[in-house]
This record gives sequence, C-alpha cells and structure tokens, in this order.
Amino acid sequence: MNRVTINEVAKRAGVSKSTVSHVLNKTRAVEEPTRQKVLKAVEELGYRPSLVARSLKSKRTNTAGLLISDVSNPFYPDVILGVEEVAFTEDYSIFLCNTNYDLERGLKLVQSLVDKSVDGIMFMSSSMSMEMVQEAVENRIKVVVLDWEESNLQEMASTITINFEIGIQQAIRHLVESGHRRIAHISGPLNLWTARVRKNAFLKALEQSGVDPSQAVIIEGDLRIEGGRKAFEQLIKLTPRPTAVVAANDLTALGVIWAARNAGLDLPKDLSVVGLDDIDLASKVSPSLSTIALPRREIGRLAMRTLLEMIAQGKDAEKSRLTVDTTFVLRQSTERVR
Amino acid sequence: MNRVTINEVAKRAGVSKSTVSHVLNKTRAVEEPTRQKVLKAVEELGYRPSLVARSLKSKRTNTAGLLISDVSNPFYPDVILGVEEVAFTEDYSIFLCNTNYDLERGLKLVQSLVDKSVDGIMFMSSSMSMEMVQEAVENRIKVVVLDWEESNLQEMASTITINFEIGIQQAIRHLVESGHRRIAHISGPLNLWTARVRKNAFLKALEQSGVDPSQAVIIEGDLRIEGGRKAFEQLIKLTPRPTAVVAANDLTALGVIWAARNAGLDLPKDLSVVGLDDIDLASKVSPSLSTIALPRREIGRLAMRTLLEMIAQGKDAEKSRLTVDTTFVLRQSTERVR
DNA sequence: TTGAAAGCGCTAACAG
DNA sequence: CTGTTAGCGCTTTCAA
Repeated sequence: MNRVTINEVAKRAGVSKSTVSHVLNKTRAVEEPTRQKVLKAVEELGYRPSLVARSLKSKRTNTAGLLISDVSNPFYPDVILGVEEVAFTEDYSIFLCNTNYDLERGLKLVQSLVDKSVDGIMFMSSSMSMEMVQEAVENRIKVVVLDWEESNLQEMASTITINFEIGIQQAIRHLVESGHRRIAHISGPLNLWTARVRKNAFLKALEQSGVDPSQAVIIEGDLRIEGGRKAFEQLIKLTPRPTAVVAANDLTALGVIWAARNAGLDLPKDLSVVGLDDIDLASKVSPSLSTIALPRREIGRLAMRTLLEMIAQGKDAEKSRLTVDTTFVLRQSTERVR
Repeated sequence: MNRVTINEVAKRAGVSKSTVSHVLNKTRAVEEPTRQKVLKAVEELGYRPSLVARSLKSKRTNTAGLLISDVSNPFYPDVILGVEEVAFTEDYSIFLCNTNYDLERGLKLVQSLVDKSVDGIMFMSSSMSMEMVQEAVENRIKVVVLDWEESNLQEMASTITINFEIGIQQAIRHLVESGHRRIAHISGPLNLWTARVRKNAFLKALEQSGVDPSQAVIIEGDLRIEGGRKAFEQLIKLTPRPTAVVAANDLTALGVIWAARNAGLDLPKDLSVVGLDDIDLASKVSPSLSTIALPRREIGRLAMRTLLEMIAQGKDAEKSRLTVDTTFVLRQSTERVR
C-alpha cells in the first residue's frame, strides 16, 4: 500500500539499487539481461521514482515559479498557456503565484518558492522589487524578468523586453493621419517602470508624428477597468476635449469606452480609443477595440525556454536579452476626426 | 555561497542539529539560553530550512495541484484566486495544470503531480477520468473533485457539486413568465457528466414551468464561443424558431449573441439569450448578458479548504460532500416575447 | 534538557 | 559490468 521504492525494485530484480538507478536513468551501460530483469520488476511493482528524493540529491526539482499580478487580468492566461506548453515537454511543473499587485505579498511568494527550491522563477508581475530578484538569485535560482529594468538587474537575470515604441508609433501615426491632434494618454501607475516606458513611447511617438508632446494630456490610471472609468471622468471635463485617447492597456481602454457610453457619448464618433494588449475581449466588444497587440503566448514560451536554457547551463549561465515587438491592430473604436 | 544547512547552524550555535530542528519546529522544550543561541545563529546565517529535505522525511510537501481545462476560459481565474487565497495562508504552493480538454494530457499531468508528491489535487477540468483520480488516490494523495460524479468516486474523493437546478429553474421561470414557450438549450459536449446534468436540469425546469420538455430543442455545443456560433447557425434554420435560448455557459451564449448580431438579428428583441457562469464579461458586453451565476471564488476557497482538512486528517480522512448554489441574474439579453 | 544516530529514497563516486 | 557506500538536509527515535 505504501509507495514502492528503489530498494524493493532492486530486491525483486535481484540487483543492487545503483543498477536500478542506472538503468532507469541510462547513466551507465548495463547488460541486456540485467536491464530486462530490472525493467520487469519496475513494471510489476509499478515503481515510480520519488522526485523529492531525487531532488535532494540532484539539486534540481523540475519545478518553476511564475509570478504574475493577477490571473483575472486577461493579459496573463495566454502567457500561462505559453509557459505551460514548453514546461510540459520538459516535465516541468509550474507554481502559479498571484501577487495581487502587492509587493509584500510578492516577496513572501518568492520566499516560499525559494524554500521549495524551484529551479527558476519567471517574474511577470507589474509589482516588482529588486529584493525579490535578489532573494532568488542568492539561492542560485534562475530568473527571467518580463518588461522591467533596473540598473543591476541585467547581471542577475535574463530579460524579455516588450518594444512598445513600435506599436505605439503605428497607433499614433494612424490617429494623426486620421486628423487627430488632441490625443490623451491614460497611463498605468507611474511608479511602475513599464508604465513610464509606455508613457515615454507615447510622447516620443507624438513628436515623431509632428504633434507637440508638451501639450499632451496624461492621466494616471491603474491598468484596470475602474481606472479607465475614472480617467474618463477627468477627460470629459477638459477643454478643449481630446478627440482620441491611447490607454496603457485594454482594460483601461474598455473602462473608458463603457464610461463614455454611460455618459451618452457616441463612440467612436465622439472619441477614438486605442487599447494595448489585444486581449481576447478586444475583438469582441462593441465597438471592437483598436489596440496595440503583443504576442502573449510567445512571451510565455520564450520565458520558459529561456529559463530552461539557463537551468541547463547551470552555475554561470548566460543571461539573454530578448525583445518582442508590438503591432497596431485597427478595429472600430477609432475613427477619422470630423 | 551555497545554501546554508542545518549543520552549519548547529555548528555556529554550538549545539546539535537535532536541537536546531527542535527550536525551529517547537517540537520539544529547549532551555531559553540555548534557544537564543540557535535563533541568533539562524539569523546571522540567514538559514532557511530546505523543504525538499523536510519533505523526504515528513512525507508532506506543502504543494497541491490544480487541474483545470484551460486558464483562458474565464470561468477559472476567479476560482484560482480563491484557491490561492487560502493556500497562501497555509504556505501551500499551487501547481497549475491545464488539460487543454485532453484526457491523455490530463493523465500525464496527474502522473507528474504524483511523481512530485503533491499533498493533494483539485480536479476542476471538464475533461476527467476515473483513471486520473485513481492514480492520485493510490498514491495517498488527497483529492477534491468539482462537479463530477461517478459511482465509485465518492469513496475516493471529496466532492463539490454545483446545484445548477436552482438557477436554471429561476431562469426558465423568468422566461416562461415573459411569454417564452419555445426555449432551446445549447449544451456542452454530452459525453461530459456536467453537460448532461445541466441539460437534465433544463428539461426538468421546463416541465416545472409547464412547458412540454419533449418538444425542446437541444443543440450540442463545445462550451466555447465557437460552439455558440455554430449552434446559432442551426437554431436560425428551425421553424418555428425558438424565441429564447439557454446556453450551457456564458462563452456559448456570447457566441450566440455575436453570431446573431452578425446575422442581422436585433437582440434581445428577436432572441432572448441566457448564459451560465456570470463571468466578468457578462455584465460588460452589450447587450449585457442575463445569466446563471455561480460563486467561483468561493468554490476555489472551498476546494482548497477541503483539501487542507483532508491532508490534516491524514490516512483515512473523511470525504466531504459540498454543494454550492446558483442564481439567475437578470440583465439585458432577455426580453418579454412579443 | 540535549546529543548521537538512524533513516527518508534517491544518485554517483569508488572499488572490485 | 555491477555492487558497496557515502551522502543530500532534514526529522525523530533512543540514550544519556
């Protein structure tokens, strides 16, 4: 009734347990007859090696942590699927951790992953601190960080950077070509690095399209629907009112759209809205959302692949610098200004 | 640079490692001065016990698996949050596994969880097999199953059952009172137990509201948007055409709504649609979706709590039978028939 | 009140 | 080619 161990297999096969270990791991040559005896015993007893025992010895657990802000943020599910897709092929299991946008909670989660000796951690929460990364690295845990930058991060972790500039540029160019001049931006919380990056890309894109960025309206949101709603309340009071708004993510954009509709505006006639992320929903709401798409699933795959490479390299694994591009997707929430 | 072990702590504190272990786990009385020495050494060295070593001895890993169909199905994120909420308080980490609606993949994932000696598994995928449950139970792993029933499941696992009848009844009653008589149902794949349960609840509710269930139209969907679209294609061809449809889940309902809109129907005037799940989206699309709500987050909490109880009880833990209720939520996708 | 020592189930270096 | 043995880092008897 108890889990069968390597000893019982060895006994049944009439060999030593090291032989059993070796045939199972193909780690040294074994005479065919002996091999067969072992395999037979394994089969008959239904033996499955205990990974925790193996981990104690080998210092590898075949597990990795994935730290995200909040699964119910539609940005993440596809990323998770990408991670799992490659994890599965390598027999890795993924600990999913939601920081709930809370730094303290995030740190506790990381510590718990460290205690469990995961082989690596993918940091994808927007709430990040160097402390978390250090905690991992000091314990020889490989780290991949999505879309974050800090002076001394580079030497500790691989990074995946999202090139927002390119997609945002396309979006702004489209808006300007459609006659928009007063274009507002609803950013994420500006204490987040990634929010600042997007904001700066926005300003830069304005300039490149010949619009004076110093006049641009920036409203700080929270990357959620509610923030979009609130931002709209401010937006509506401005004179002259912006004719277009580029939000830091799709949820914010949807918040704007729904608030605008509640306020009796006719979208996109009265206001053009651009999101960012291209979550599933974006193509399905009405009006469908023009947005800046990013390859979420591919990001997940890349992150896990990168982690596996670092793990395979061991000790002083190289840190890779990856970049993924974004693209403007034109739908119905943007229109030529009248 | 290497992880510090209990031995180094013992040496530094000038005590035996068993003493260190005991003060850390408060598992036997220790003289205050000795205790302080140990604590000091722990502090100075930044010692953190290795959970994998501990697990090898104690047979508990403080990890659990959560098997779902697919994170990008909006039913799951809230459930996950509920699970994690209680897991976090007990220092449990959760392996998230997506079966992708694939039985074979599901079994492999379960085996991998078994190999990693998780303390428990929560089965919440719609693609289930007894083989998976057995695989877990045979290895003394505690099991909680959501919304599934099989003759011999009861003795192996705790179950959480969703009482669909109550919510579906409310929905049907509302439709009938609004004048609907030709009410169709788009079910999930009828090889799934839970799809059959909902279908039967639908038929029963019709009868209770005085509509002949033998005349009812049932179309099989796939619990996804695409299935809803396809079902609509069939629906539209029927004469007489149903005036209302109750879908097996919200995604299906949305598929119907969007297909109907594409086909030029005016909703809800031309067709009343009821979903099931009350995903976030339901309240936000237009027209907003009348639906049968279920307490997703609470389900997650309950599942994890149940699992923890079983784990705490050990050996012959009691299996609990829980039920959660559903409720009809009236929004704009249903209307009085004309 | 504390320590020594025997494992938990594996892997791998060493010997034969 | 195979077996013996020494750990991995803990917990927990058993003795002192």
